[in-house]
Amino acid sequence: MGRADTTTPANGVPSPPRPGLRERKKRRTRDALLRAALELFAERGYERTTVDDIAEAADVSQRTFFRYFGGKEEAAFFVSRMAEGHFVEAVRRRPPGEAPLDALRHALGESWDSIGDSIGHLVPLDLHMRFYRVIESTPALLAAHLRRANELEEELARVIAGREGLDVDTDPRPRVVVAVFGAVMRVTERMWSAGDDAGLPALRDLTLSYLDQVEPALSGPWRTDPDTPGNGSGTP
Amino acid sequence: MGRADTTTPANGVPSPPRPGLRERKKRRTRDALLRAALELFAERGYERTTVDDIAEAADVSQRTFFRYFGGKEEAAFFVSRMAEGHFVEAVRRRPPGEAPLDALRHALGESWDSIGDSIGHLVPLDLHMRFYRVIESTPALLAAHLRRANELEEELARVIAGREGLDVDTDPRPRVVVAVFGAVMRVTERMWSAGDDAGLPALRDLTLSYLDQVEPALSGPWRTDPDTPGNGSGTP
DNA sequence: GAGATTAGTGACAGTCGCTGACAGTTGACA
DNA sequence: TGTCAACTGTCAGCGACTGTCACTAATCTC
Repeated sequence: MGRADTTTPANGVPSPPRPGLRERKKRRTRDALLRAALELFAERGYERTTVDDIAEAADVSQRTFFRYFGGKEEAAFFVSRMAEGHFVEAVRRRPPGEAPLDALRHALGESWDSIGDSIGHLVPLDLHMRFYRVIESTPALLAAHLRRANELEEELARVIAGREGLDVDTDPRPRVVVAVFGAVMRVTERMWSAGDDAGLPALRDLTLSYLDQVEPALSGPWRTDPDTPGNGSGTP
Repeated sequence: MGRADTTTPANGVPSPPRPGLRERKKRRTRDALLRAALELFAERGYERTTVDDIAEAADVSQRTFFRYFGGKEEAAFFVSRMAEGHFVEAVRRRPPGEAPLDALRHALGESWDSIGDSIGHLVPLDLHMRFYRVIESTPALLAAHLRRANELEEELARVIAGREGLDVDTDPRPRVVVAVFGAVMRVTERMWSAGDDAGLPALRDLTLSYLDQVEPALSGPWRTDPDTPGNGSGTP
């Protein structure tokens, strides 16, 4: 209760008190489960990895796995969940004057930069990216991913509606813009996962470049448009 | 193999030969299972309906259910699957000169008209619409629905790419347009399922009206735009 | 510091979706 | 009419997930 467990460094900002042994143990177990899960998913695939496998790799019982994660799916998307939280916060911080699509685009650019580090604190970044590619080729994971993306869009639509002073239940436009934004993101993920460069910067660049093409792509005609290269990525 | 089983009416178009007893029995079993499934889903909800319940309601064994449908999910989306097939065909039939988004929009308008009847041949239309609203409120169903929508978009992207003479693997634009189209459809479904009018015409009108708003909604600002009503539907 | 409290865990049993194997039944066709 | 293939039911089993209960260990109380 004294000063002993509230480490306050010189900068004045009080860092959260060092958690007790129990809390640290819990964290270690969760991280071990998370890492074991992602490793197995990336190696053998999602479907061919049983919860028993994960529990055994983390040296706990199956029952314990389910105490940390609601299911296989929750473990699979634990990292993404955190990354999405960062993004939503970035959107909330954008200046109110900005047009919706610009706000989303800029927030994405910002959070991309910090997300790599945040992920690295949980699991090796490389592992996460390897797993991320598995999503696209696993129907059960893709379905879950899309459902989660849908929920995220709903949250974003409410943020956008708030910025613009609109009611999300009567005006469809906030949802439409966010849905268009999300649609481009998903196309990007698909193209990225099919490409050669599985790195995070490649995904980042592809995303931002495709977002720039939304409006041109909607207003055809396409055939007579030679100065827009077909491939929006850096690879010619 | 003679003329006896090829009923050719006066109009000259040969209707398919009347199936044998075995085939008719199969169809009856399948329809009974389908109808029982949708009825139970609409009444008790998807999750609280077991495959055993469905099989029992259709008076067959659980094993038989799985011989007709790959799983609960496949039974749930059997009707939608057929409707989607109609739509894709309508897109393929659109004149080549049309801009992609227009082709999609017009094909949708066309297939909407015939879809009601097609569904009615399988299950009561009212039942289908009641079930369709369950999707939005059932995470497992929503996930499956979104994954299926994603697959449909992939197919449409290839059709569009073919019409425009583009390669879907290097040019992101076909996928982007189709994704935007799909995004609007999903927003519509969401607004429809939250609204009062659960009928098929309401869904149809809402869809077409929202599609008209895609481009205006993308190019803000919104606040200073009094002549575009917030609610795109017919209800003021 | 010893005992009471409580969180975390493992072991076990059970449900539900789904699959493989095997045997019995029934429509199709010679 | 008898053979054959298709269709079906029964049974056994796997994997995801949940409830229960007893046991251990971190934390709290005195």
